[in-house]
This record gives sequence, C-alpha cells and structure tokens, in this order.
Amino acid sequence: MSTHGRTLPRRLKRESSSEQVAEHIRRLIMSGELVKGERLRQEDLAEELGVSRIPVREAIIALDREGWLDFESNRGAHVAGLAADDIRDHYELRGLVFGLLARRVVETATDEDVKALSALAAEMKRAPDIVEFAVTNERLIRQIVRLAASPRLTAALLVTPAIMHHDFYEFVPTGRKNQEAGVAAFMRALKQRSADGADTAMRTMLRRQGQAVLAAFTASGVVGRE
Amino acid sequence: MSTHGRTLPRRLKRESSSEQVAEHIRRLIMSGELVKGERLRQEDLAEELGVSRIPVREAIIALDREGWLDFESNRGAHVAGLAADDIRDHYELRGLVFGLLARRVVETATDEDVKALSALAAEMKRAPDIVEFAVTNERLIRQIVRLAASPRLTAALLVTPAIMHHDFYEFVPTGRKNQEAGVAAFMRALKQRSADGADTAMRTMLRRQGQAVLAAFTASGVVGRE
DNA sequence: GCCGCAGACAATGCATACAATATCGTCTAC
DNA sequence: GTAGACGATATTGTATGCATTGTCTGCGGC
Repeated sequence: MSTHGRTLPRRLKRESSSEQVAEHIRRLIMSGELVKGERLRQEDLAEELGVSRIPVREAIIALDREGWLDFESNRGAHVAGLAADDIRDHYELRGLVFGLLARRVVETATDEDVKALSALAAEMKRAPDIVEFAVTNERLIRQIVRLAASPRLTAALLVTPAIMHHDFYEFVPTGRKNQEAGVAAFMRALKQRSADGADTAMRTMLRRQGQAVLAAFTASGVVGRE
Repeated sequence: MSTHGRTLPRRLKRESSSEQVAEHIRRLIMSGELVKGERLRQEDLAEELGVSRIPVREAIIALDREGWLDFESNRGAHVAGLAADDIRDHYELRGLVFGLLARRVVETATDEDVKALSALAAEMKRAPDIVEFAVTNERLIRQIVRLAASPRLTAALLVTPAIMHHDFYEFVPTGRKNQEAGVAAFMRALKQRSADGADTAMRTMLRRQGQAVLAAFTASGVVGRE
C-alpha cells in the first residue's frame, strides 16, 4: 500500500482490515465501478480482497453510517448513489458552515494562531504528493475548527462523514488547485482581519469545489442515474 | 432484554442484535452511566447483553461513526463525551440549516404539500406516547427535507448522525413541548407564506432544544467533565 | 533513581462454522 | 391461467476459537 518511503507521516494507528475494505469500497463507488442501487454481496467482496466476511461487514456498517451505502438487516447493502442536488446542497452547507467558522477565526485568533495557520498553508503548497497534501490540509481544517468551534461535533458532522476523504483528491482533478487558492484567499483575509473576506473566501472555494466534484462524479457515473 | 410489551410500533425491519446493542450503549451514554473517556470492553458488554462479541463490535463501529465513541484499532473504544460547546454549536448549525430548509419549503411547497405537513403536525400532537411522537416527528422532518433539499445528504449529515435518536425525548423532559411549539410556529409561517417567519421559527426552536439538551445532559453528567 | 527492555497477561482482530432469514422456483388448487 | 403455499437455495447474522496486538510488571543497565 505504501507508495512512498515514510508511509503516511505522523500517522500513528495502523489501518485494520475493515478500514482498508471500507476504503476500497469507497473507491469503487467514487470511480464509478459501483453504480447506484447495485448490491454488494459480502462473500464476493471477502473473496476478492482475500479476507473473511467479518471485516467486510464492519466496513459495510461504517459506510452505511457515512452515507455511501444503504444497509438493511438481512437484505444486504446497496450503493446509495448521489444526485447532483446532493452535491450542490452538500457544498452549499459546507460553505455556510465554514464561512461561519472563518468568521469566528478572524474574530478570535491570536497572532500566534495566524502564524501557525500560515505555516500549515505553506506546508500544503510544498507538499510533494497528493497524500501529504491531503493530510496537511486536514490538519489545517482541524486547526480552524479547533479555533472556531467545539472540537468534536462540527468536525464530526461536517468533515468526517462525507465526501472528503484521503483519496478524494485523486478523483477530483482540480481539487488541489481550488483548495490551495481558497486557503490562500482565506489567509489573506485573516491577516487583514477581515471577517467578511474570510467568509467569502470559504464560500467561494467550496462552491468551486462543489462544481469540480460534480463534474468529476458525473464523468465517472457516480452521479446522474437517478 | 425487551422491557416493554409492544416493541417499537410501525417498525418494519426487525432490529438486528447489533442495532439493539448500539441502542443500549447510546442509552448508557445519554443517561450518564458511561462517562467521557470510559473504556468499553467488548467481552463485558457481550456477556452483559447475552450475545457474542461480533454484534458488540458492529455496534461499536456504528457508534464510532456517529460520534458517540472513539474507536481505535487494537486499543478499544472510549466514550467520546460531549462538551457544552459541542451542544451549542450543534444546535446552532441545525438552526442554520433548518432555517434554510424552512425558507425553501415556503418558497416551493404546493398547497398539497402544506396540507400533508399540516396533517403530520396534527398527528404529532395527538401521539399517545413518546415513541409514536418521535416517529411522526421524524416523518415530518423527512418530509421537509424532501421538499427543500436533496434527499440524502442533508438528511444524512444533519439528522441521522447525532443526538436525535428514538429515545432522545425520553432524556430531554421539555423536548416534546418545544418541538411541538416550534412545528406549530413553522406551520403558521408556512401557511402565511412567510419565509422569514419559517426561518425564525426553526432557529428559535432549535436554540431552545439546544438549551434543553444541555440542561438535561449536564444533569446526567454526559456534559461537563472536560 | 530513572530509563529501556523482556516476558506474561489481557483485550482485540479475524477466520471458520453454524443458525436464521430472505429469495426464487415449483407445484397445487381454484 | 393465475394466486397462493411450500420447499430448495442463496445470503446474511451470530457464536466460537485462534492469531495478533497492546499493556503491564519486573528486571537489569546506565
């Protein structure tokens, strides 16, 4: 799995089989190999991946809670699929929320906080590969959330459970560019202590990300067959 | 384990053991019997509930994704716990989002839609017990979401994963009253086609619910020991 | 006295095996 | 010919057992 020498920097816990299986299935969905409504048979997946059905079941349960699958007792798991509206709304919401967070950051962050965020933004720009980029980006987001909101719920509700995942940027070509530009705009606004500017930067970035995701997922067939 | 005669009315799919275990653990947390940081040992729970460790593991994974537990590979599951800020932010967000949804409903709903919502609101008021109330309320929320937003993501992000669950109202004394009053206010605004009114109704209701939840969870000890 | 390491113990992760449930085809009755 | 019931098969749900990993205790070295 490790494509680069030091696998996932500052990543402490190793991934269990269940987590790997979940990642695999997420990829299948994002890449369009699994389309909406398609049924996942536990045994097939288990055999295909060389594990037993237990980790497959555990992955399915996690993906059900994340919204990728619909899992009904004794009736199997089906790909939930996404509609164009889902994506639009999802990113509109993210924009709303992160705009609010950005405002709070501008209002409350100390100079040190700004410096720390700045450093992370710079690190993102230098990231040699997409994985490191994603990891750093996640740290930046966490930092913003930590400064602006309760640590757990906002993060859990709006960062974890959805479309943003480690392999997200692989499937959305312009994702990294958008993200970097948005972060840069946010940092400029933050340094000028402009709450409005920070809010706008976040909303704009997330609107663009939404469009990019929609384009990518439409191309791969994840979206559209409603 | 079933302590009440007619288990959950109009529940089509029977609950698997995993789901029952998850519900059990959620209750333990909400009632304060499990406090933040406390570790859950799979075998103990299994024995206590008379099942094997498999359904317990599956429940733990689901609760991890819902945010109730922190589950790390090979290191066990710990109660995540809530901070007062978590609750405040959670409800502020819900207010933001449902305010937006309420606006959209006012702008797009047909007379028939209004009638249907009205019927559900009336049914809520008539509900003889708290379970039926919760079920009807959920149908109403789903209806609103369906009218106003993409069906899946908004619902998945903001309804499912968190504090609202079937046994929520048992733990929050004034929950039902607040909810009914808020729905009534929303319906009045809707009938007058007042987007602002609907928005305000939702925000107000959710602010109050947040306060009620905070009070209840502080009393039970779920919140506070940070 | 403190740090690091080795072994035993405890708890988790996963595979196998069996039980429960759904699904589909077939047969019978009308 | 069609509807309903019954069984065969496919698939999921759960229990048990072993392998793996984390944790704790006690010893030796610095």
